Amino acid sequence: MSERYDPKKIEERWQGFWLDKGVFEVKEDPSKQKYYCLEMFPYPSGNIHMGHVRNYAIGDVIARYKRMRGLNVIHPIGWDAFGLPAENAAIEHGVHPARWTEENIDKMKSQIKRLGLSYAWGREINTSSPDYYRWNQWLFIKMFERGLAYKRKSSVNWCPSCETVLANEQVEDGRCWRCDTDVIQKELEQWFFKITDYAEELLGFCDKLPGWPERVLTMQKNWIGKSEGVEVDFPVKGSEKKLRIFTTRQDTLYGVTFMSLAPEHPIVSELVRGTSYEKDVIEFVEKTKRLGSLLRTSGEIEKEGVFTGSYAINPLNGDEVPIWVANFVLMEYGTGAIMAVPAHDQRDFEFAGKYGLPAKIVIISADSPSPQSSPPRGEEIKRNFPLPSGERERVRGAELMESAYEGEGIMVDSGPFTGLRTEEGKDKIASFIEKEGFGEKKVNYRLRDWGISRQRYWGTPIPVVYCDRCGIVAIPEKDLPVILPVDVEITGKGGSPLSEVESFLKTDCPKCGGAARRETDTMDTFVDSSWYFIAYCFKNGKIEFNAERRTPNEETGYWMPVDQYIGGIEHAVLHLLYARFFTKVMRDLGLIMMDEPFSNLLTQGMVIKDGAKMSKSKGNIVDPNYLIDKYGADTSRLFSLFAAPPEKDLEWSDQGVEGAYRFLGRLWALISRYKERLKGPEGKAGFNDLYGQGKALYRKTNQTIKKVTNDIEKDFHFNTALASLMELVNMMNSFEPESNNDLRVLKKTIETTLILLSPFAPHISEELWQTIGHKESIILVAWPSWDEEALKEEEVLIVIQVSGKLRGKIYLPPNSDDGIIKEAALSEKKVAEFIKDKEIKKIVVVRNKLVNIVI
RNA sequence: GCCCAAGUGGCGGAAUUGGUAGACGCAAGGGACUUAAAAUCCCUCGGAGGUCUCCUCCGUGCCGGUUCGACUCCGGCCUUGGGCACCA
Repeated sequence: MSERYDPKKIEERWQGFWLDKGVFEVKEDPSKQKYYCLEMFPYPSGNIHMGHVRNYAIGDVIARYKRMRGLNVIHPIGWDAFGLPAENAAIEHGVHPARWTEENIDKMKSQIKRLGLSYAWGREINTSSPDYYRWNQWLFIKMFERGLAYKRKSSVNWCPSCETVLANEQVEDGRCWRCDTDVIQKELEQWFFKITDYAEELLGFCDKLPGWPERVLTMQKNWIGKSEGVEVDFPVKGSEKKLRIFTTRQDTLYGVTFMSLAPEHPIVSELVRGTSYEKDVIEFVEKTKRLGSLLRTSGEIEKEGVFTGSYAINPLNGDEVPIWVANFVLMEYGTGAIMAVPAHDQRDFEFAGKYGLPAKIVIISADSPSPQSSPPRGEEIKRNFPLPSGERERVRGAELMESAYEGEGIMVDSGPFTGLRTEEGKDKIASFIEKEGFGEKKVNYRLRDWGISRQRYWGTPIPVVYCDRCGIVAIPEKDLPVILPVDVEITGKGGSPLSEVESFLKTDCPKCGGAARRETDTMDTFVDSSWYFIAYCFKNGKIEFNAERRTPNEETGYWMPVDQYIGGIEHAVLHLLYARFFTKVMRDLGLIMMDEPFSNLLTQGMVIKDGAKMSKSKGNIVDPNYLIDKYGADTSRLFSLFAAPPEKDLEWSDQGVEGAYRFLGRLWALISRYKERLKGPEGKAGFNDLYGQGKALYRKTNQTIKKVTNDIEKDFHFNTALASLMELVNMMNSFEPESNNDLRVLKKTIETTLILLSPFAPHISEELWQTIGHKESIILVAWPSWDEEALKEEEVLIVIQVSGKLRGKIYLPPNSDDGIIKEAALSEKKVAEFIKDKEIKKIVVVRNKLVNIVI
């Protein structure tokens, strides 16, 4: 052992040791409780960044800790290897995506291995390998057979310069992220997964995931966006046609003063055909379409519309109301048509104001002066809205309103429903509509089906062919995988690269044997990451699903679900929602048993430097490789864990890293100093044989065990766990053993420190563990438990307050009687001075804590 | 606009159920060792004031409330960060 701590001399050696012994490889063992610890797998960009270090350090502490608690821990890693960057590298540097990816994986793997993480490398997966993506294809076919994968026309982001589809994330301020060209909307045939079939279950289970952060669940709930209401048919005047609308405010049906249609609504052209309105309406529709859905849904453009010349009839009261086309109505949501209630919907209010359309008040606030028994009408309503009139006076009938009243209240001017509270009115009107056949109750979701088609090369080929005779035909299971051809020219232009590959494109129809062509789109890479955690469960990475068997595989049955999942908050919705969806689909296919993939979720904060997220473009990157070179893996891990609790953002600090390094150096020096003397005394020192500083150190050791254990168990607050270990090391540093018993306690404390530290800084812990004479690896040592008896202090500090202000401190034996405490407090010198000549009103005693003398 | 977090020293952050605010670390200042520096070790370290080893007052974004006692609970604001955003 060298005098000075030099991580270079030890870390590689221990990494090799763990690898050779295969200590992190696991197999299922029904006699042992399992623990599945998983960090979100990386995209092989070529270099790890501090976010990875933090993520993996957190996961590794948990995995190593649980292993020492005797659990059968599976802690796998792999590569999210398909994706656009590989294709961009091909475009820019002419390197094949497969080669680029492979080289990056090699590079990143060696970087990750330098961190000394406890991965079961034997289970490593690579989503770009045919062994993996064949199961993407297999799952796709199973979903296709069940109608969960389907094809339809859909509007996509299209860059006219790059001639390719862009994902929403790749559109920045309406422009292509690569060439700055304005992105347009284009109708394309796309494959979709029917995630909406699972909307209700995905939403419902949000309340059954206690191990998930509340804000992630809230984000998912908002994303799913359930809303309950009714669909109502409004007959079109002078025609057989009916206009179906969706509303959640059926209680305002008596306040409808016009209708608004989405420009894309098919009835628009029917209504205006051959009328004098046709030209204006078509022009407006075209103009709106050109805006693109991104801009239209941004809320930034002004509400505009045009009258169609037609009228609809309100089925409840027979009112005839004009039908307009409005740019803010979306075809994708509800029915693409809405009833407009300017008095109670702000958007309608603004629209009505602009075009001079009337409003009708049908809800008044329950706080307004009118009693429920005789609801107000006409002029009286206006009196109850004594708002100053302003620029909105063109909204006839609501001249005194500044804005729509969207709140709850009492229904007025609503025929037989007048006088009801809104909640009750909603129910009654919904039932009435169903009874009269005007429409039906309806639940709508904001969640859309998941479009998975990508006009790109580096992804899983969608396993279908198009046959002129048979139509869309899925590839039979036995012919999987559909291999992604290697010989492809990638230009970044002209849509799907695969459509240029003749040998891939041309095939025979599996059904009729005739000529057919293959689908040339590939799958969204989110498909790959939607079930990879299940793939890890298979021995030697040999994935095997069997839908005929209908009984889940033994391995997945043992390991799933993931007990602890750790990753960035940026995946709060997409990846985590898709993974939940896939789990449910796979359950329904009989492949696995559980409803949810991740029992507990930890969303770690970002790594920040100089007030901003570390990123290449900001130039505030800290390279983990440099850090490991300079300080070693243990210091890098330690700082990531010590600087902040995992869920919070971590502010980078070069000096903070120095601090972590110094701590390990002090521990090293301490053990180096005592190494020889610790070999002397054998046997254990019992708590009762101890006194003075030896006893104090023994107590502190036990307190530290408790603190570290609880901090890990409760909420993974490693920063405070490490702080308490630092305190213990500080105490040892000022400890001066005077007896063999003292030395025995010191040895015990050193051992405990190393065991407690080993999940955080495994290399130095192994090394020092060996230095003090242990033969077996520290990994195999059981996590210590604390001696409850030893925790107790001989004296407890009792704080004395006079009227809530701290005035003195006394030490008393624990659990002293209130009377004794009072007496001691009152006679304390300083306290006595404060209360002298004053009348004591009350004395509050909190046992073992404090006395408050109120004067 | 709506929803959700979070505001504590010069900085990162501590503070079980309301009970000593500032653990631990960093930075800073002083000292030791050294020819010198680095490294290491020791001391001080929220602010103001005083009769300065000790004591007083103020202090956890702001204003109020509950309580013997509030960083912690309640009400109302302000600021920052994140998510959603014409979803009918």
